[in-house]
Amino acid sequence: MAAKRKTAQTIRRQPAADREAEPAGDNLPANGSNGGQAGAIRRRNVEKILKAAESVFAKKGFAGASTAEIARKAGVPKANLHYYFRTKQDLYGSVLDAILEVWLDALDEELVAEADPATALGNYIARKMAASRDAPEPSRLWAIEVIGGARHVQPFLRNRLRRLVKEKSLVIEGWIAAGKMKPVDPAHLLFMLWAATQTYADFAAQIAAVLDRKTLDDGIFAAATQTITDLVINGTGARQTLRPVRARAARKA
Amino acid sequence: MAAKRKTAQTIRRQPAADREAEPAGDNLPANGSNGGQAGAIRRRNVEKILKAAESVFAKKGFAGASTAEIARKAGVPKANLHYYFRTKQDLYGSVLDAILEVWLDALDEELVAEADPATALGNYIARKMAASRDAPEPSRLWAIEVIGGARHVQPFLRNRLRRLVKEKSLVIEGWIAAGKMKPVDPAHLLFMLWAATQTYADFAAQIAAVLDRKTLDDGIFAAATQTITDLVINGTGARQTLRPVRARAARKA
DNA sequence: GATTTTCTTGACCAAATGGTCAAGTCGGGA
DNA sequence: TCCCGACTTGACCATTTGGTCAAGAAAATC
Repeated sequence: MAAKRKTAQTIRRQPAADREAEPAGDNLPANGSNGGQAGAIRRRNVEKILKAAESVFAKKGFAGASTAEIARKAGVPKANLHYYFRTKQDLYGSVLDAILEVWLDALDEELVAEADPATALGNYIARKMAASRDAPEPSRLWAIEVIGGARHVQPFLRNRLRRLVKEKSLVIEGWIAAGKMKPVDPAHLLFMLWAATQTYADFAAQIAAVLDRKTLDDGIFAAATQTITDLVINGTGARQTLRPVRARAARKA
Repeated sequence: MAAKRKTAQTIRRQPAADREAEPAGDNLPANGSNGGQAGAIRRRNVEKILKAAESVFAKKGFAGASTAEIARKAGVPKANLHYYFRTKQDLYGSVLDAILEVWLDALDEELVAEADPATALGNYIARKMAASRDAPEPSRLWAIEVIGGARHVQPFLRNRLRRLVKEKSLVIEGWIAAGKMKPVDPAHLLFMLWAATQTYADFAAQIAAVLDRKTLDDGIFAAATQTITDLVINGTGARQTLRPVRARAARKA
């Protein structure tokens, strides 16, 4: 699932915190000059390594992850990993870059002024919940990075994300002004939506333990989506169009 | 203000994952036999170390934290740290134990059957938000631990927390049955409350960056609390008693 | 004041870490 | 066939890691 990942490569990356804004244009390969398109082998290996890195970083954080473990998980010798990504920082940065892009999409595409709030919010929640179910690891890595101080993604937060939140706040305020929903603070509404949906990725272990499951199955995700949607729709008074809300029972199971 | 931390000491702790249930009675000092009460020096130093450890673990996670950094932050030589806590695991376990107790209190005390839902939910949200403001670090450590798979707190989750959630679900179902609020899945409602409130501790860096602040000030916390409360009260239809909801404006600021 | 116990700490150690390197293998174009 | 650049990898290295130790300084106990 997830999304098409851009053909990430390596770059001579500064401490990353310093980089300005836009999450890096296309990167340069670690060796050779090959500025153009990468060979098939390269692409395949980079992919393998990024995937493994995402998983390990998501579990241990930057400091806790070891390149050896990532290499092992990717099925390549450690030296090979360092052939594609000069440093651990580079690798971490590349993994984050791949995530950041995806992060914005759902928000950007669903919360548009033309839609009515109930539909837009419902679809957005559904999409974020699907992401928590199908690709929890990026969410976890994101969380670990932000909890740790967001040093590496500060520019992204301060620029693209801030801009997008402003933009979407206007959309929501438009809905409010049009009487389509009750007044709410748009930014805090967004924070709540992110929190409520991403918790099913980030805190999956806790939720599963409390609900006495080994993993979070589809039923739980359905119930959760329903609960959140109901609460937000009712809470914001965002009834408007039809949108056939299937009255799924949503018992605790 | 946080909570009274129990006079934590050290213990010859197994991998911690294996320990059963209840988060350890009182622990044994690392050296000597002193099973009884600890000397003042010991208590003071243990306190200093635990505090430093909480902060470092909360930023880097277990694997990423180094005992040297913790010792430096606590202002003691590393060897002294290891005098009080034999291993890093011990230290981590002790820090977690101190947090777990506090975790349950708010939930347990606010969501009682006698209260009416609007008051209870409002107070609970307020309390959790205050915790996110005044003591964000425990929340962050908790998050990192759970994201990493919750290996060390699995017993706590499976026993005490699960039990408490069941108990509180009954309270909420009671309210629903009494027509005091709309039907919701109680467990998922709780997950949402935790997510929405703790996000202001865990994701403070992101929220601050998006809102163009250096830190989250009281105004932001007030607006956030208001937004969440409104949403939950309206969303669950938990109007009942008076509860003079001061109609604070809650603009984005 | 003597003795025993608790505490303090610099020096030390084996293991793990991020990263390098040089000597290769491979595959495709001339 | 030869060549050349892309890829592979075991061996290696300096640094950091968690943890120990022994010898001494302070407290507590008598």
